Amino acid sequence: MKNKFLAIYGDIEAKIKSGDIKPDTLLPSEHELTDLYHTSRETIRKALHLLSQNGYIQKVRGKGSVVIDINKFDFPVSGLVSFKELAQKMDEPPKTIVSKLQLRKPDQFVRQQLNLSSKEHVWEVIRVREINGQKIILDKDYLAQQFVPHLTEVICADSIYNYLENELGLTISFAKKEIVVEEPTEEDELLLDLDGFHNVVIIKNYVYLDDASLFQYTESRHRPDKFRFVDFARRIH
Amino acid sequence: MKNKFLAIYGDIEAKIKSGDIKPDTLLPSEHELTDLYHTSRETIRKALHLLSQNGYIQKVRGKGSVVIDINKFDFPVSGLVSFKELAQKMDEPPKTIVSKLQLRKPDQFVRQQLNLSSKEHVWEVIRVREINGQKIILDKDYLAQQFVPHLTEVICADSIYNYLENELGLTISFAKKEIVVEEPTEEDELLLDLDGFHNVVIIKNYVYLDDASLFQYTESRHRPDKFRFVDFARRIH
DNA sequence: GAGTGGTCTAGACCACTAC
DNA sequence: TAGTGGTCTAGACCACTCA
Repeated sequence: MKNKFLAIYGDIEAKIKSGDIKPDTLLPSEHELTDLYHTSRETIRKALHLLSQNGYIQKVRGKGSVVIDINKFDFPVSGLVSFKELAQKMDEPPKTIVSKLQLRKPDQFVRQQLNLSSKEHVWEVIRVREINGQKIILDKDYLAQQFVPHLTEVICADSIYNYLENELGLTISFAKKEIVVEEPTEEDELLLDLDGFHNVVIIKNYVYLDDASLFQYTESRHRPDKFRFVDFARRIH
Repeated sequence: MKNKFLAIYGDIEAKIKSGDIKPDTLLPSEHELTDLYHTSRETIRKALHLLSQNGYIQKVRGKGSVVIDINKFDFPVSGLVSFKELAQKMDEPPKTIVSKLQLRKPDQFVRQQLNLSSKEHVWEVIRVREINGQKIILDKDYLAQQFVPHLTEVICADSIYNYLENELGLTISFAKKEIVVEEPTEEDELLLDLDGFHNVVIIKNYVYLDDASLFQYTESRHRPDKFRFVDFARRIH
């Protein structure tokens, strides 16, 4: 890590995670940390700001920075959670089945979601995620071709994100998410083991790149019993 | 507003919202803004950082700050969303029915959620939310008595948050949220108009005060067709 | 009153983009 | 090469908490 404030953030994060710094105690003061890390106070404050944003500490004016009890929660991987990250917590290795992969003209819905003209093409990828032998998640991805010229079944069976970030050098910056519950479509019934469930949980994702361009729309359709979402919301004053 | 950076944030936010600054264009550079607002660059950067965090702009190194198209989304009230905020967007005035209000000893589950000893008491509040004549949400709140000495039916029928923040002077700082889908309990069936639905969406909220103390646990149980959650996730690099 | 975090400044150097 | 945002510094003053 070349950034000083990130290094300090990582150092303190590790100490909190390992229990080296106990929950409900105070961190050393910003002034002390300034000396400890041989840096300026603003740099310390940047690191503490990050810790606060990610739910590790809560800063209290006039008192100090309180360490929050992290073990009370199954802590989320903040930000986007991909299927791969999810699956790593499972006992059995998960399986991805690529059900459809084609380059096509966007229909009106997708065109609208991605701000495209009708001339531009999109990749449509439909994948089924199987965990412990059960088909539980249906992922429908739409990627603007202008950003992703080629796509193969092998890439889709592994991780599209990996390919985008490591091979194409695209950097995903942020996503806007919407979660709703609907009745299953025929497609859901066909491709998933719905097992008698009458609803699916749909996570709609609008994914942006580093340069603020919107390039992907994703729907992740989950069987309700296997769905779980964790969020950390800081109130705006 | 006495904070300079908040004033600048508000000013730019207003210009974006009103369309005064167009989506997909660049903000003036940090240097120009420094002159415009007669301040230092770090102060400008604080304001821009906030705008970026709240999804208004995306900063691109070497280029500038891109204004994001806000109208593509039904923009969330970032942070906690209370029933009152939700209901303001409905056509018909909603109704709250206080189904239970009592001061009791916490059972093991609540004790654990709120880090309480068995001696301390909690307020248990159960409320049904009715929209357009249909009972759609069941809210179960547990508040530690040490923070909230008194509570009446009138307060609960209005807004508990209002009372806490305006009357008691408590400041809610942040919440950790978990969303799951489960089968309805007998209580759900009894109190809600489930209308044949086989699932309820449960939002579990752990609410913290300004001084990092955990004081409230809330379950908000929604009929699935009326549930909607919007999130804005920034990726951590 | 001593110590804490919150805000603000004026300047420096660096990494990246665009031309 | 000029202009952009990203990092870092050393200092100042303020608002708040706690003994």
